[in-house]
Amino acid sequence: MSEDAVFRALADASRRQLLDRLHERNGQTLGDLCRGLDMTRQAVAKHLAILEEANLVSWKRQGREKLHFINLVPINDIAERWINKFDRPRLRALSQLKQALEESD
Amino acid sequence: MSEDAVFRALADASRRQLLDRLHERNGQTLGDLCRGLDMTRQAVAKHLAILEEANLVSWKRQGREKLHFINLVPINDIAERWINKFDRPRLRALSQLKQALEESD
DNA sequence: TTGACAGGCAACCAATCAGTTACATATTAG
DNA sequence: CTAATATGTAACTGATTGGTTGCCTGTCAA
Repeated sequence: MSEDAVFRALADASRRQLLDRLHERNGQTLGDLCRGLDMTRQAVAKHLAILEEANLVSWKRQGREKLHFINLVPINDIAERWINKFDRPRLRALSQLKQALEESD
Repeated sequence: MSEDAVFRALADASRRQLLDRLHERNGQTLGDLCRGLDMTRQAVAKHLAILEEANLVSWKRQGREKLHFINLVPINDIAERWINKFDRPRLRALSQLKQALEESD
């Protein structure tokens, strides 16, 4: 929930990857999320717990399975409240210019 | 430079505070940045080194002083390349709606 | 030239972290 | 009911982290 928890949760590449995978396909089980990751199930569960702590992931029990869902609100909060603090307009203009240049290729 | 270095640099509240202070007033010396922080000069220097590593801060020697400057590019990169990945349009619309509602108070 | 000031460097320490192994519990399929 | 499956819990470990203290170097002012 706290800004600090979100930043800290995002600091780990494995956790960002988990968010990526949930964004790709929401509602995955712990088992699903383990697949292809070079890590034990318990390690993945710990990462998910940290993401839950930061309110970036929520879950729903379904029988013996636990379905995980990404929550985009904290990410957006940081985008709106923190990044915008740092002179965003000028940089957004730069970025749009860059995009325009790329599109004109 | 790497996305990972940026996320990890931003994970610490003291470092985010240092960025805040540099954004408020750019070109501060190590001594300036220490003022008011409950930390030794060496600790602050370490934080600044991590911010430099992530390319979030650069510096210029001036006599015996070291002037520090914030670099907004990596923050903007994350905003553009990473946050936008997560369904930004819908959330931006929500945020603007919220802002409109707040302004109508 | 000498002392004070600004910063650099390195060793050390406690706490946190990312990951493991081992075992326990709960649910579903047969 | 029982075995397999899905997840939970907990103790432990090595590495990293955030911070310290102590000392060294470089620069400026009197």
